[in-house]
Amino acid sequence: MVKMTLEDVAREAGVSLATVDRVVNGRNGVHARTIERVNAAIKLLGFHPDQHASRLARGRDYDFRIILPTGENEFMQALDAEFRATRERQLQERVRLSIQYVDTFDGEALAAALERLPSSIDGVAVVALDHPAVTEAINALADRGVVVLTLVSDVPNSRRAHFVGIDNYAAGRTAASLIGRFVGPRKGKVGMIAGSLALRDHVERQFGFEQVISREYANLEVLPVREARDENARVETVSRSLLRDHPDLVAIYNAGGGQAGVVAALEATGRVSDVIFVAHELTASTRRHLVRGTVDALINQDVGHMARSTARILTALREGRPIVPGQEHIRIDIFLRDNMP
Amino acid sequence: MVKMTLEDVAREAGVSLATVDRVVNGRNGVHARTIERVNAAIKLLGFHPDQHASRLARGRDYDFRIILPTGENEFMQALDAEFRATRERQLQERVRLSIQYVDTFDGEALAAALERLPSSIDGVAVVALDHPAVTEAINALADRGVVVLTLVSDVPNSRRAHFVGIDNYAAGRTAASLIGRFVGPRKGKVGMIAGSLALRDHVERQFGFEQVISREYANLEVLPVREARDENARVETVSRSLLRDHPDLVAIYNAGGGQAGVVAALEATGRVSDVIFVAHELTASTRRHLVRGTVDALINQDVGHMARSTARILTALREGRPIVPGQEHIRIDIFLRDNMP
DNA sequence: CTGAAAGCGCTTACAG
DNA sequence: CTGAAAGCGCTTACAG
Repeated sequence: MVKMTLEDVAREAGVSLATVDRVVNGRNGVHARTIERVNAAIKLLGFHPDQHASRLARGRDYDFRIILPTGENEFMQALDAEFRATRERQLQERVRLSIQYVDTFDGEALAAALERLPSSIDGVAVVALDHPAVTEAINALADRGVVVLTLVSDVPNSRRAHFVGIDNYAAGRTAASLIGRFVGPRKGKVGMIAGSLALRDHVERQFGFEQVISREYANLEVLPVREARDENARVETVSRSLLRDHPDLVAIYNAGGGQAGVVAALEATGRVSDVIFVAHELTASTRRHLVRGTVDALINQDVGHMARSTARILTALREGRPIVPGQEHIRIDIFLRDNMP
Repeated sequence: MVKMTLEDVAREAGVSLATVDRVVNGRNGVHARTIERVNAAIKLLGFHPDQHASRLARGRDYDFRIILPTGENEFMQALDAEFRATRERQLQERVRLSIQYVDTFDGEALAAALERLPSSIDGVAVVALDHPAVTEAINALADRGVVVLTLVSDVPNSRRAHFVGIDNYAAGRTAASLIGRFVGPRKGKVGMIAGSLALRDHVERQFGFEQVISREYANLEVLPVREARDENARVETVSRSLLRDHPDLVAIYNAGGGQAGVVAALEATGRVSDVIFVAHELTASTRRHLVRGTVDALINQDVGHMARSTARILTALREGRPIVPGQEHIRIDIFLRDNMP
């Protein structure tokens, strides 16, 4: 299999290099008949464009913006760190990532940030609140030809090109199955804590969780979900009240952050060993609690994978190339003490 | 941050392009003083070489060989399919993968295949038996400057550059924890089936599995491991005898292939619901059994990830670039019915 | 709607 | 041990 170049295609089709380039990259201003002739030659010769030559010739780097929430959420900080690492590596690939921090919980502020993006931008990935102003801003960008990706929490009704994150509904179901299985035949109550029900991801987790418990584990009863804003102190307060009010509490699922709060409450009340605790996100601290057994299982979305995937998808879509679905699918990782990375 | 080129470095260091290239790529025949001057300029300017230009200029494609086992093992066929898909994509990246099939269980044959590799080859990834002749062949290649990767099953005492696969010891421990948790307080026997104890991966799984069960689940007793060559029929025979001989069998762990054999035995004896079954590898058929509940949990290594990772690692090491550990780590996936991809 | 030419930032012989 | 020049396979203005 000899490698074919644009040159070969041009010769075969009887046109110039520039024209073949136009056809290959779908630029307009080419006669339909010419397009056909070129495509025939491409097919005949089995031509595949050379990525490296193309990126080199283009000269300009791609300019992508990543919008992350302000605040001290441990998960978001881990994601931020991975984006920084990816940014350094992508510099050698002619891709420029710039990271911007916005109060994601404020729909108007987020929409304004999106609207203020320089017109030279090639694409943007955003941790988005599902809010009408945000949807509008995303659609406006998409209409301008900017590639828009949603990160972690989706805005499915917008014209974003892709969502980088897990199926949170399935994550909630997974948590439920783990708890159902680990609790075994015991009867009792299950407490669920979320960060905020304003973000779509936690709502979806709640929905999946309650569905599986109620449908498959008749011995368990899910208590009304409590919001705790991903803050350790609030999570601890909520956990303590759950433990106090329900002597028959057999499990806790914290779908948000602030896992240390649950741990503190479990330890203070001496109920570590009889209450199953399923948490989200592998961090230095959840890892430790998993090893000790305070956390029984962890559900994780790999922040490194998400950052790398975001960069790849932005670039591929910008270049009009297809993405590799299997490579970009963010898994719902289940970690027990034994299979942590 | 302006983008710096070799040209800029050459000017700053007062040498030619060719000399900077020599330093950047560690080619020899450069005076120590010159090397220092060039490195100083690189540091001063914050120069990063342009991957695309370099791959383009090199002209020649990389030529990598993938050696997979002959036979009809479903997992290996899935891996093969992923390598074929990766091969097509890599063509556009100036990387050529060729796939070769060898009887991996025959150490001498495998070693001979490795020795017969054309000298023009840039790297090889091999599903390797841990056998003295194989180790020798791997070391000979490594000494010749060929990048050698082991795939799926490692040969840790060889000079292979990297192992692409999971920590099988941890995978065995994970299976044990899942079974211990899912069985709950019931007392009983646990059957373990392996493909072959000649391959290192299954031995490691066995070791990890037995360790965790014996150390942490006093209510469970692991029966002597049975080999069944990853064949459905053999696996079914073994499973039937386990079920017949042990009315108190509470779980089965099949560390190898042939999962359909376990399913058939469980269904025939009507013990699907009281025997926990943990299996390996997500395939069309294990997926179905997981949904139905015959398989309680699946441990998986992502074949798509392995194929892509292999290509990336071969290329990076061949170019003397560092790999990104987080990206290349093959996870021990745990799949319940709820979090399958 | 189409083409000729310059150039992207490296590597590769070749010469000295 | 070092350098000058050609070339990798595209894209980008510019011209017509």
